[in-house]
Amino acid sequence: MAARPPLSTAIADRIAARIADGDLMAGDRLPSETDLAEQFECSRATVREALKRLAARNLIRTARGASGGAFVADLTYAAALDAHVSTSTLLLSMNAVDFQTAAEARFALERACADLAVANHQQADLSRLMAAIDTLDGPIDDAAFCAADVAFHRALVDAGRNPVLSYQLAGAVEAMQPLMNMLTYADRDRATILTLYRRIADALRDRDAVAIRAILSELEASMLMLFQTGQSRRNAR
Amino acid sequence: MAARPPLSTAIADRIAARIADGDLMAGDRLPSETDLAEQFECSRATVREALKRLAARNLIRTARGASGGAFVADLTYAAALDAHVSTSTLLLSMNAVDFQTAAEARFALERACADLAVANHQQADLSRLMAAIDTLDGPIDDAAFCAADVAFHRALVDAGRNPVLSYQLAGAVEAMQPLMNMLTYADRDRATILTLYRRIADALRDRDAVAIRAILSELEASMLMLFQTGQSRRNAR
DNA sequence: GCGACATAAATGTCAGACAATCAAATGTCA
DNA sequence: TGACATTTGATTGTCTGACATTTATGTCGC
Repeated sequence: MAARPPLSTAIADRIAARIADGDLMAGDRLPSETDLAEQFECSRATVREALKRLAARNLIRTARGASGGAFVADLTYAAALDAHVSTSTLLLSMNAVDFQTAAEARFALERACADLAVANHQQADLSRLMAAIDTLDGPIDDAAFCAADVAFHRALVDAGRNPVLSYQLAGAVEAMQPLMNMLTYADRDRATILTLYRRIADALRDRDAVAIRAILSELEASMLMLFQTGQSRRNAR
Repeated sequence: MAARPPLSTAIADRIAARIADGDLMAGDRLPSETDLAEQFECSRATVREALKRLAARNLIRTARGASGGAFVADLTYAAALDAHVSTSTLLLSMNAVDFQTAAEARFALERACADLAVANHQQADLSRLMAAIDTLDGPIDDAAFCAADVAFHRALVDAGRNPVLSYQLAGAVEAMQPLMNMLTYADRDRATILTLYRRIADALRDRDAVAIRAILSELEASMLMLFQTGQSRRNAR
């Protein structure tokens, strides 16, 4: 026999279903814990455990005090992105995804938004790209280089001006940062990458999607080589 | 002054940090609730609320009985995908993403994996595609049609043979199913879609990535028109 | 009118108890 | 000895009742 699942998870699922169905809308207030306990015929402690599960999933937020209580959360892109990134990061680290697979996925996704970026980008997007390039060109350590690198790629993704695409892609790109952080960049490598980035910015300005895709593929090859030489050096040590 | 955040969230965060840092590895067992309560100098109820939060995030799983307890979860692609899909679905519904934006993102992502699918697909992938097409060709209702539709797209994505890409894309595709479910398919529409799907399968077999991308763009245009005619019919009613 | 204070409602935390579950140790019998 | 039943200990799940903390709101005195 399957072990009976805990009551608290069942309650959490029932409330979550009501939220997903639109039965409870964002901003709505749930009944108080005492009322819910009565409604579900269980103790307040059990209801609380259910509510904590929902809070952890960003489905509700709670406030203390009079006119406090549990409210259906107004899920923002930022909050969802946080959750997506943390889950993805953990997934990649736990399943020991190798660098090549991650890079392959990442650049495939980025090439996907080249068309949209070319079609929809605005001046602000180009400015963000250039700002990231300027940062990368300065005297910064590897961690800062990676962070600016992520900023560059996010700017490129956001240039597509499609929030759904940005959300999905930004999650993927940021989740892979720990893997990218394993790289160390020699001065010559940085110069190579920067050249490619400048060419991407130029191609975007010229609205040349084919070129962007090609440069991204070049970039992927460079990163892969960078990783492999770094690894062989580590092994030889 | 900023209100002091609840103690239980602080404890949850501390444990989560230890997991993320690799301090606690997958499969490791956490101390018992009683021990943790002693360690964090709080009551067992507070520890429990913290653990429930972690469980909701798929970071730990708990088991009752002797040699039970809380274990660091071995996060699987399936579990992460579940979380990704449910968050994304909620995000799209709450933020009232319009059909066009969602479709644009979805097809851009799918076009991204055309190259990989062409390069890496195996016979099993083609079989799955054909099986989905056969299902779609049968006498099924709109909901089943949508489900089979998702199966087709997942098969296409999985043909890239890159688990990271599949995870990201499958999450995006499935999250958009509720939006796609708003469509109703007349017989003629189904025939149009099926024709395009068959062409995609053929192009994959012929390893023609350019063709796949083109057909996907055709498909996007068809879906968009389908949606718009449906909407104008609804408005005229 | 306005600030200080009491009130009420809600979540957050605590303590202790009991129930349910499960694995391993232990006992029993052929 | 070996297979099967039983006990036992550890652990999570749930309940109960209480108190602490936070916050909006009303009330009193001025």
